[in-house]
Amino acid sequence: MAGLRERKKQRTRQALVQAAFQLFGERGFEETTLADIAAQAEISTRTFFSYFASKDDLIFHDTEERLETAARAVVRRTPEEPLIDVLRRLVDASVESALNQTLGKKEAAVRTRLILTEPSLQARGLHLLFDTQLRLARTLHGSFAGELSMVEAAAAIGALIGAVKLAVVADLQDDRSFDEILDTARRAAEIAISGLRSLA
Amino acid sequence: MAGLRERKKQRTRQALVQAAFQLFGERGFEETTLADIAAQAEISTRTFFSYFASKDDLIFHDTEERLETAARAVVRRTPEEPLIDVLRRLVDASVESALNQTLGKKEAAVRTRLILTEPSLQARGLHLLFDTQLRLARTLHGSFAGELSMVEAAAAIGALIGAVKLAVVADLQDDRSFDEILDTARRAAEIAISGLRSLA
DNA sequence: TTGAGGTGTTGCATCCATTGAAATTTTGCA
DNA sequence: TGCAAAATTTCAATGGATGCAACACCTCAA
Repeated sequence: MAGLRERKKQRTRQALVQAAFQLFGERGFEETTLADIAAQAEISTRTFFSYFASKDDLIFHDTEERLETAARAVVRRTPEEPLIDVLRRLVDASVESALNQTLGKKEAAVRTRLILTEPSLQARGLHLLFDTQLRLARTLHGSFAGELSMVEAAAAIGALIGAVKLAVVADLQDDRSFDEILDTARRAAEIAISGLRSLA
Repeated sequence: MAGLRERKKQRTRQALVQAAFQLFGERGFEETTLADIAAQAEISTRTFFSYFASKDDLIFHDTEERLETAARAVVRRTPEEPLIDVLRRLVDASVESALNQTLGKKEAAVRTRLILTEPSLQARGLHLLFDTQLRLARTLHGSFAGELSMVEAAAAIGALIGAVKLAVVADLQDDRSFDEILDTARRAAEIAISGLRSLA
């Protein structure tokens, strides 16, 4: 039962995100103030904070959820499934989640540019990803109880995601197309995974 | 010729760092204001910003330099030196640089705790490290011209550092001793490196 | 030794994100 | 319709950061 109350809140939330991405796109992140965004979405500045905890969160509001979705790929290890297969599922799920954008094409492009451009946003993004990795490593360690030490689990996840992340960002900075980037991600993953065979 | 002026600046800078770590240690990062720190170091709040660009920089003032030092290990590839050896030198240089603290024991401990504890600091740290990685990958790609594609270079560096970083942080969270952590770093590095043999 | 020119410091005003509290409005429902 | 809960707004305050102009102090040449 989505009451009128809930629906209105959803609309306001949407309006905020939309206003934000429009203004960020036009003027840049730092140059856009919360007051601007709130005004455009027709709420008071104070109320903004009952929708998002911070200005950054406008950019990352769905990120935690997306990461979590991808991470679930690791949780369900079928019995005896080899490490490499689990890791490959993780990569597939991540690519999948990258394709499944909540945002429109234009907004997604703005976001990517901003994250690459604004140091504070880049830092925040890295932090979110890192937390996920840590959880993943612990999960993996648990799923392979006895077979994989914590160091090994951490090394495996760190190597895999580290390789993909770095390769993708390097590609983004070189202004590659989306398809090229997906390809890069998969290739980097294969390099890291094939390297991890020794753990299998 | 270090004039009186320069020496005084150095002393003030030192005083700021010391005051900051003392107060951060006692009250925590968020709970300490720049005004507190400036007062303790006997300068005005405004002047603080001609010594450090931000509050964070008190924590990270020497980090960029330390990372750069470690990174130099990669620059000088002896002719024909295999990738794996270069990577191992990188790990050694990093461990070395970790041992070579500018700060005292107590301050280093406070810093570690803060970075692990304060999300904003953790994010900043990850960001600094990430930038270094990106530079490293490009350097590596250059040193192995023709032999190593950018994706491969990125994957190699990402895998290596990703593995070590994640393993170390997991260890830190589990409150391991310094020696145990060094060991973990080396083990994680070996896992990643041995995995990368296929690139050799 | 001295004073001119430069460099470092400071106070002040201002911006902006963020938060608390109290007052007010809106909405859901009896 | 009218009340209680929830959402919104207004207002005030904090803290980091920055620009600016006045001021204090070194340094060095004459």
